[in-house]
Amino acid sequence: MANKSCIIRLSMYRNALIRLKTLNFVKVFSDNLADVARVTSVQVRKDFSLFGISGNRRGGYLIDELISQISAILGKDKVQKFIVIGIGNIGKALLNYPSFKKNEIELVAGFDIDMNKHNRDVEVPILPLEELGKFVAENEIKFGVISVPDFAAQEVLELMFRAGIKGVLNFAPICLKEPPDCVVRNINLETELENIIYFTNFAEQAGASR
Amino acid sequence: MANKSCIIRLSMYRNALIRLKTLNFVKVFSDNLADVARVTSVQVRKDFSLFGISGNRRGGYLIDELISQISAILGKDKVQKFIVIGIGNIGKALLNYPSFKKNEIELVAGFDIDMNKHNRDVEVPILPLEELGKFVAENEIKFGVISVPDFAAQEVLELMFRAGIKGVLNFAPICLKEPPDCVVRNINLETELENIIYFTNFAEQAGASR
DNA sequence: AAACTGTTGTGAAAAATATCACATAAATCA
DNA sequence: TGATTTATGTGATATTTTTCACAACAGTTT
Ligand SMILES: NC(=O)c1ccc[n+]([C@@H]2O[C@H](COP(=O)([O-])OP(=O)(O)OC[C@H]3O[C@@H](n4cnc5c(N)ncnc54)[C@H](O)[C@@H]3O)[C@@H](O)[C@H]2O)c1
Ligand SMILES: NC(=O)c1ccc[n+]([C@@H]2O[C@H](COP(=O)([O-])OP(=O)(O)OC[C@H]3O[C@@H](n4cnc5c(N)ncnc54)[C@H](O)[C@@H]3O)[C@@H](O)[C@H]2O)c1
Repeated sequence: MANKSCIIRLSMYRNALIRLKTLNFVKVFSDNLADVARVTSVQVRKDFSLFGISGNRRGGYLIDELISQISAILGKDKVQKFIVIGIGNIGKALLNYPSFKKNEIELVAGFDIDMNKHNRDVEVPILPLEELGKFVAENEIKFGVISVPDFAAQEVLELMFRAGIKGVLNFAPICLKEPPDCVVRNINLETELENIIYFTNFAEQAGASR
Repeated sequence: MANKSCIIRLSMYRNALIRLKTLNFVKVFSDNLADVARVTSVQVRKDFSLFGISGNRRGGYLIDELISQISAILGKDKVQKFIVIGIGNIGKALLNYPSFKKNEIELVAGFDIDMNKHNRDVEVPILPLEELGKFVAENEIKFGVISVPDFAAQEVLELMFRAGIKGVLNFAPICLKEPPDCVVRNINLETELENIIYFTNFAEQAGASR
């Protein structure tokens, strides 16, 4: 029904709305959201229409209502717990990032094979990989992040899956084979940089030949 | 002509090819690449056809040739220099990541407003923001990464643009307004996590009602 | 050397996504 | 109260992207 980019846009709208709310906005027009999310206003309305979200035929949308409707769709009406496997550069950056919590995303534990990284005496403990299954079961974790080196990623994914994890964000630069009924999204930063290189060069050429 | 996801796939194919090459593969079939990049083999061939890349009607593709052809398209036939603005968690993670260099991407300097972060006595120096313009001009930098807090991101982008940067990867969780002839790609990790939450819940519901 | 096999390459069809065009509703004004 | 203005909501249309179907081809077998 809804497509991936539509959901990404919903997230962005929600972000924008929260921002606008702190500026004491009470209602918004699809045009406002379009500006902030860098899309067209029709796109905004179409996205809403897809989820049965509606505003007032003239007065736009009430921010509070809109936020809670989008939040419900995105599962942000309750805190969603994540674990992070691989507490290196990326893993640490994620665990240190305070804003997730503000948006109902809670990183509840890290896991690593390197025992030097283990640490139970902090709010978000770093645990040995062996405890993954137990922890996931006891705390009913559904989501996780993979930030281990590429060669370990597939193996870690399978471990997570067996533990009961249903959704994974992967930073390792390989395309993981997703187990059945498990959602995996790959983020490949190198690929992103290459994309920029390509389109920058391309734009230059196009510009030059104009 | 070529679309964004096609270029992303080219990057993935290239990655896969390099991986296969280290396993002493000499040629590949579109099927092999499809497996590694998790797409269909038609997609692979179609992507190639779009760029006039062709193989042997029966024997697949010669890895070496293929790598160099894709590399040329992606601008990987020479080292591409990037700067990073904002040397916090994410900025540091990027600068510490050794694999960029292996793939012709070189992070040549970091910039920060916090003078405690400045450091010239290392391979990749961290410089004050004031030196951005000079550095970019002198070193002919075209690309950069934004890893500053959200409220500073737009301002930093404009600074980079005025300095002559043409392509930017942005980690701040806002949609930046791209200056003319400047390519900007936004990575929003929170949005990615929300995406996973949505599609995991969605898959569960679909599964349950089956 | 003809038949066969397995893979590429691509125009055509299908599916997914975004845009357009405009009817519809609410608020304001005359 | 009726005309006017200004958004929304959405079926129809256009565009983009993927998949299908199959011809072209190069080896291999008989
Ligand atoms: N750092 C970056 O900027 C960057 C950029 C692009 C891609 N990546 C990718 O992101 C991933 C993480 O990068 P990083 O820089 O944080 O790596 P890192 O080497 O700093 O950290 C990896 C961590 O994973 C742990 N680990 C290794 N094998 C494990 C296993 N089987 N189970 C659990 N933990 C294990 C290690 O002990 C280490 O703490 C890598 O796949 C990397 O290729 C990172
Ligand atoms: N760390 C994460 O896991 C994470 C997750 C999601 C999003 N992000 C986003 O990525 C960006 C970077 O995150 P982070 O965790 O590395 O932040 P951070 O706070 O650790 O680092 C930000 C750095 O930017 C510098 N800075 C601030 N204003 C600046 C300016 N005008 N010019 C130059 N430097 C400036 C600060 O001195 C600091 O060193 C943020 O926008 C954040 O919202 C980070």
